[in-house]
Amino acid sequence: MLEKNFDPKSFEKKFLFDEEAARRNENAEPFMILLPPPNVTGSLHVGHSLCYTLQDIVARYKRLKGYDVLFQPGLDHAGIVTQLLVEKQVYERGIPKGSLTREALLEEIWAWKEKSGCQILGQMKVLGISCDFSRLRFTMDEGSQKAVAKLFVNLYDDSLIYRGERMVNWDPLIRSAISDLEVIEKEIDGNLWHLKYKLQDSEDFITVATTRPETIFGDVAVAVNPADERYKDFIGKTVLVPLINRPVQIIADEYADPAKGSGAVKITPAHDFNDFEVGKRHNLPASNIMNANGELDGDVPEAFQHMDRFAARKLVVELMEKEELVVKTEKIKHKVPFGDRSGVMLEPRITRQWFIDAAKLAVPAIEAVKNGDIKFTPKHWENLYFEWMNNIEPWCISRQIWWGHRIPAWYGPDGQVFVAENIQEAWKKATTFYGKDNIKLVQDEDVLDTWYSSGMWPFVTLGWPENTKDLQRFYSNMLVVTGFDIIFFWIARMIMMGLHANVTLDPLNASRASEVYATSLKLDSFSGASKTYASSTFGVEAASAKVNARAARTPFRNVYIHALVRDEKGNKMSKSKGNVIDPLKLCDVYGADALRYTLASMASPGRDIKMGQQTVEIGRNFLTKLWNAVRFAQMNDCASYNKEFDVNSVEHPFAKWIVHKIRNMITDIENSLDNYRFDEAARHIYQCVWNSFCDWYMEFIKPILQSASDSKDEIREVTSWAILQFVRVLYPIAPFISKKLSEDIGVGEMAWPDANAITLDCNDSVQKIDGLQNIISSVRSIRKFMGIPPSEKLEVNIETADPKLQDVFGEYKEILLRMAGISAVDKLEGQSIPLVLDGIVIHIRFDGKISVQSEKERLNNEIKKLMKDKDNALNRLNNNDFLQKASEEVVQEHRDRVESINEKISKMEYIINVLNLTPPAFI
RNA sequence: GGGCGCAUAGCUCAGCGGUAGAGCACUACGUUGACAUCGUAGUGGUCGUAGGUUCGAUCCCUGCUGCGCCCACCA
Repeated sequence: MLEKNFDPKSFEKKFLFDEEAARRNENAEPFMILLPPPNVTGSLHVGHSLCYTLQDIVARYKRLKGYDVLFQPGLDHAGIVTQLLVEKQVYERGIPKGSLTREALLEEIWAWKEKSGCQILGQMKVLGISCDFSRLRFTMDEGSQKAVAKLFVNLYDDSLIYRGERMVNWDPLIRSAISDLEVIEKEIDGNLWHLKYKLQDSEDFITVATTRPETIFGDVAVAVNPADERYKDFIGKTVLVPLINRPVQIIADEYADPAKGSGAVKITPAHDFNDFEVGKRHNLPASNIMNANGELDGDVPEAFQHMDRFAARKLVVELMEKEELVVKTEKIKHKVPFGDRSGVMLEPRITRQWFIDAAKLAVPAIEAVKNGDIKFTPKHWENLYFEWMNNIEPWCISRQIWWGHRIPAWYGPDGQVFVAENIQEAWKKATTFYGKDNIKLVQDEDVLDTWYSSGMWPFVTLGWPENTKDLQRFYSNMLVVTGFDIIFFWIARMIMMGLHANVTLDPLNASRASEVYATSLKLDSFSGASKTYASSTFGVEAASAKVNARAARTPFRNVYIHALVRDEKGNKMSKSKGNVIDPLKLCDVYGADALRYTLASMASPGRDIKMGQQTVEIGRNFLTKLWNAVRFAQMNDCASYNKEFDVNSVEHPFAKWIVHKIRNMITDIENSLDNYRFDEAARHIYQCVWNSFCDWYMEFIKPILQSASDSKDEIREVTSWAILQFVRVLYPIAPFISKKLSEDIGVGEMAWPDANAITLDCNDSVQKIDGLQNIISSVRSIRKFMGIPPSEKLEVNIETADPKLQDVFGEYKEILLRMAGISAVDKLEGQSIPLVLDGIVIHIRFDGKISVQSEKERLNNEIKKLMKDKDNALNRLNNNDFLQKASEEVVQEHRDRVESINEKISKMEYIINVLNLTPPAFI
């Protein structure tokens, strides 16, 4: 027996570590959900809870549907974030900055990871996320390390990874290169300084505008537009860079925009992306004047050596002001690049880094989405994917930090690079190269971008590079659920790396594992993606052989992009704004199920989720309602599972009616969940439980349960059955309460209901009950209108010529009386008033409780409304085009509508006439 | 500058080529043995704007406005 109060805490703990995840079936269709591995530093925020809940709903649903579901959890080592965090803790312990060795820091991080790095896993369990935690992987575990090195070597061998000196975005705080995606453009207040650059051997000068005066020491030219009349005579002349008097040329370059600044721009190739390009065009040297910390360095005056860039900026301006070289200082707002993680202003910097030739890998990855091998939901996110992929830049994968996958490259004494999976392999290569052994090799100091190992997640978690059974079974049969901001970082990289990885297709499993890439391993049998991929990577001739060996497959088929969770005002949640909602607190107050239900119900596509504390009450209230309904059923012996019960055998119209509602609910929910419409699924169960089952069915059956009716047993059985169906369809969304209730009603294993097995013909009953509902609602409505208190029973006399409705009245008289608060009599005494319904008139005795006038008013209002509807329909029916072009059904529907309105109106008008003639009597 | 999304009741949002929907809020009534985290009945909308397609448009198409976002550029 359920407790009177619905208290999620009383049972959620009990099912916390439910074993569903382990429910695997090797004979069933494989289905995998790849959980986006949270950062090892992470703790559950409300965005996670949405993302994880949606996947968990799919996972549980698919399990019930009989799939062999692998819900793969993991943790991401999150290079920069984690290192920053642990470093900070170490410094707080009093260990001086910079005194830790690489090995010591790594030891600290590993220790921290083991001790407190995985708290999010426990929080996921509170939320009921049914990952197979026994398969937990870490992006830096041994398997990942091997796989990362292996793929690196593959990519290097295929010339898709290379090392080069390039200008990259440099983070002076982290002291590392970062990728373009980790750059955040922020609009800030700044100054545009107009500075005088004096011409050599002349008192004349040219005004150069810059926002970054501290970089003048790196100036190697001044550029003007060749078409700019103002500066025509300056081209080719030499100016002196202020403060250092370095002579540089005035060059003509299209890059200089006459409309911007002064029209003359200083060229500092080592410290600006555009200047770098200009420098290349004009063969100018790149003079680097800044170190990794963002301090001035190199060819700068003594006073500026090792001065911070911002201090240097100030000093340069001061000195130039003293020399009266500042023409004007313009206050401007401009966008400046900042580091996503560090929050500091970035510096363009020329460094030697490792890159992935993303443009090449993108070709098959674009094709895979274009040809539908991979589908995004909602589909419009594919545009964003294409937009980025079509303009993709080389991916800088090296980071100058310590926490991460060390780049598997070793250097010989002469700097010769050997890329190999491990030092032994590197030695072998070195021995061959130098023709002698005992070569001293030094490993590259850098580590890989965190997203490199994340990009390999789909196959690494399945055991790659080993050709495991899991890899054969689950690779490609995957769903990934994530936020739109992760499409570039993760989704795109997984597709690119997945298509390149050597995920061979075992012919035996081919037909099962891949619908798109056919059973044969011949090139001809492959669709666009792998073909394009093969030819773009290896050339058309070599493609066949390589593809035969590689049999590239997409890692997954479906990508669901979920919404952003905002606060109730629609603001992005952030710690600094203080509007962050803690999902664990919500679980504590309302229960995890309530949170899950609420998130699901709000997950409609194309709209962000605005959520406040109270929003979760929607879910909590619904679950309370269900709880109480089951409790009522229990009190009446209507909540125990009977395996023998055959729902197709029920006869009572109420039973058939609820069976019909539930059958529709099941198929509706299936359609919704199959299309990732979590909001619809949540709504369907809500409406069926609340509006059909609680509001009507339970009221219908109360008199039967309290009587000695013959139907009592059947009603009990079907009520138990109904509850069981609710518990089952609710399970994916709200597993805790489902488990609790199913335990209470004595169900063993959870399963998905089979709507097709319900073959009962319910139409007749549905029609009757609809009629009954209509009568009850109408009587309630008129009673309210008349202001008759519910405690007072109304005497009514019911007349109808419709045999169907006569049946209804005959069969459900007791229900009708009870629910509408009436008592039916053959003959009314005293004053009465007629109420016109569809095909039925109910005469109600009211004994002067309302005025005739107000009843006439009411009827006239009703008629007005009906006339409007009627005119609407008549207008169409009078239109020849409508009659000719609209479908037969629609036309007939309109005719029927007009007819039934006419009937109603004429009855009402008749009543009004009678009311006009006489004081109401027995009408 | 290029692109994407959104605009429906006071609020939050569904919906849809053929009579405009839910929850919350609001109004009135109600504690009848499941449930006040509740029940019953209501109030409330020319579906952002202007055109077009159509027999018919809130829905499809185009322009516009407003809001949000992404990418690029910015001396």
